[in-house]
Amino acid sequence: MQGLKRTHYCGDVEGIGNEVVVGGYVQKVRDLGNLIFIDLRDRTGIVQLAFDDSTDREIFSKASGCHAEYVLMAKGVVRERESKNDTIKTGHIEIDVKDLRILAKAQTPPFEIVDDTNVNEELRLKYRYLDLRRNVLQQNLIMRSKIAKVARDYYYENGFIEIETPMMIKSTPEGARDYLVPSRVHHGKFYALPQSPQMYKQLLMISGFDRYIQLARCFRDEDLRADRQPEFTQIDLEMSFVDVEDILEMNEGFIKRLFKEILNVDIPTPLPRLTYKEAMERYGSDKPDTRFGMEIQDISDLVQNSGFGVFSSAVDAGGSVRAIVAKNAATVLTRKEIDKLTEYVRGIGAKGLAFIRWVEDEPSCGFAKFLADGELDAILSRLNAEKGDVVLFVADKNKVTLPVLGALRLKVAKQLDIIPEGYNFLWITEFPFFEYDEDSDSWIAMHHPFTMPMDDCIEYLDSDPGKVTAKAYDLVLNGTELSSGSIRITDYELQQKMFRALGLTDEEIEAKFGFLVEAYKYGAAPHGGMGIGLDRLAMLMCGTDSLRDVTAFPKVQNASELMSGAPNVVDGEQLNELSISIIPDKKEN
RNA sequence: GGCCCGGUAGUUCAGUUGGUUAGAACGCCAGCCUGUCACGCUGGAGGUCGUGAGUUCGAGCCUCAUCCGGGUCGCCA
Repeated sequence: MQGLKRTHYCGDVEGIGNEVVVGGYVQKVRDLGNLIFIDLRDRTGIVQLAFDDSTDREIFSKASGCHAEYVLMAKGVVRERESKNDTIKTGHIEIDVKDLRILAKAQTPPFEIVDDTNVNEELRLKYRYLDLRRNVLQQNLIMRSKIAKVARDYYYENGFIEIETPMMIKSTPEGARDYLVPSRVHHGKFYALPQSPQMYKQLLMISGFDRYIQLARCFRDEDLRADRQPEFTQIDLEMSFVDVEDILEMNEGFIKRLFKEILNVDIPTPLPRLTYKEAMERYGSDKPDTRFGMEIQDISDLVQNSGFGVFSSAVDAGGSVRAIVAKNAATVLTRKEIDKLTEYVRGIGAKGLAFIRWVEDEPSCGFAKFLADGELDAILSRLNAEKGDVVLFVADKNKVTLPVLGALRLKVAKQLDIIPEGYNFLWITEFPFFEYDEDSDSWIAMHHPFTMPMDDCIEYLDSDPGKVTAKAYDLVLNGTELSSGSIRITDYELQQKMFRALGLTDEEIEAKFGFLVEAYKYGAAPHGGMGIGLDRLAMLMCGTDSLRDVTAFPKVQNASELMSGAPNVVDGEQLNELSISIIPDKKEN
C-alpha cells in the first residue's frame, strides 16, 4: 500500500477537517478539466475524492489517468462540498486529496459495476468476481453472514455444541441421488458427499452431546431450480430429551431473534401450525403460502348426483370436486386467460378446468346446462361467490384436485397481484409416515426411515400403513419450505419394524444401516432435530427469489459453474489412479 | 429426460414482406471543459447477427440440427 494505512471505509468518512486515508475501487471519474471528481467505492459505500487547482500537479495528473475499477488509496482532508448530494450517505463531504496511490490498474470490465443492472446473468456468472463487486450482492452476502452469526449466537447460548461431521461418507441409495467420490485406496469403492449429516448427528446424540449444531454443507445430485442448488448449507441441529414441542419452541426462538436482530421485524410466537392433512385440504400444498386466502373448498357433496358427468363421476370414483374463488378477478381472468390456466393445469395432471365467470348480472357458466334447477345457486352460495368473481373447479382423485388447485391458487394470486408483503411462518405437522408408490407398488418413507411415528398410530404399522403419521414437521415461510425435521426412533425394536414395513430385508438393513441400528442398542435418550436451509432463509430475508443472489459462486441449471468451468475433464493419469474408465457418451457414438 | 422462452457492437436493445453499406443508447478511445455527482460538448473506433447445415438470385429474418442461458414438469426419502 506504499506507505498508506487505511483509516476509514469509504461509506464511513466524516468529520470536516479530519485527515483520512481511504482505499477502494474507482466507481466513476468525472473529469471537468481543471477539476476532477472520483467516486471511490468499497463495501460500505462511496466517497468523493476531489482534485482541483490546489492539488499537487503530479497527483492531479495521476487522478486524470484513473479509470473505472482502478484500485486506489488516497490520503486527504475531509471538507464540505460546495454542492451537496443528498442521495448518498457521504454526499455532504468530499476528500481534498493530498496523496494518491494507484495500487492497481484495471481493464474495462465486460459490464458496468452498478447496483441496478439488467445485464444477462450468464455473463455476470462468468465474471462472478466482478458481479460480486456490486453493492446489492455484497449486502446479500453480508446478510447471509449475519444470519450465520445469529444462528451460532442463539444456539450456542442455548447449550448447543458445534461439531463437524465428515464430508466423505457411506453412500445409501435412499432419497436424493448422491454425489460420489472415488476412493484411490479401495479399488472400485466410493464415498458419497452427505445429503445431510442425518445419521451422524443421531450418533452424536447417542454419544451424549445432548445438543448439537452445525452449519453443514449438503449435496444432492438432482436437477436445479431457482430455489435449489446442488450444494447448499443447513443450520443443522439435534436435541436430546425432547419431544416435538420442545424442538418447535427452541427454533421459534431462533426465528424470532433472527428477524428482530437483523430486520427489526417482530415475528409473533408461537408460530401458527397446520397439520399436513389440513394444509393439503385448505391449500393443496404441504408448504402453503398463507399470506392470502383463496382457500380450496370442497363441493363434492353438492354435485355427487349432478347431471354434469365430469363432477358426479369424479365423486363416484372416490375423488372430489373442489374449487377456488378468485375474488374480483373477472376482469383480469378473461376467457383467454382462463384458457391459459386450463392449459397449465393440464400440464400438471388435471384433465381440465371448469369455471364460472361472473361478469354480468348472471354468472356465465359453461356447464350450467347440465345442472338441475338451483344446483348452480347452491354451489355459488356454498362458495360465497359473488358478482365479479371467477370460480375455478377441478374434479378428479384427491391426489389430483388438491395439488392442482394448490398450484393454481398460487398462479392466480400472482397474476392478480394479491399476495401481501410480510413474513408468514407456519409449521406443518403430522406428516404421513408412508407414501404409496404406484410404480413399485410399495410404501416408501415420506420423510426418512428414522422418523418416529405419532404415539397413537404405531399399532397401524402393519395393518394400515397409510394411516400412520409421523413426528415430523416442516417450517414454511411464504410458501417456501425452510426447514424439515423429526423426532427419531430411538428404540431398536421399533426401528427394525419400520425398516421391515418399508420392505427392507434384514440383510439390507444390516448392510445399509447396521452401524446405526447397532448404536441404538447401547441406549439413546429421546431425540430429534431439524435442518434449516440457510440459503433459502437468506434468499427470503434479502427479498430475492433466486439462491444465486445469496450464493457467492452458484451453479447454473446444468450444475456447472460458469466462472471456473467446473466440472471438467480430468487427466487420464488421475483416472488410472482411481481405476476409473469413462464410458463414451451415447450421443457421441 | 419433456415442454416453453431467449442468444444481433463491450453492455442493453431495435432491426419492416427475405433485398443496397445491420442501427440507437450506454460504455470505450481522443480532444475541450473549475463544482460535478446519469457532468457537458466535439470527434472516433467497435459486428463471424451463438454455431453448423439447408432453402433462395439473395438469409439477422425462413427450415433443420446443435451449443449456451433462464423458467417449468419429472426429479429433490
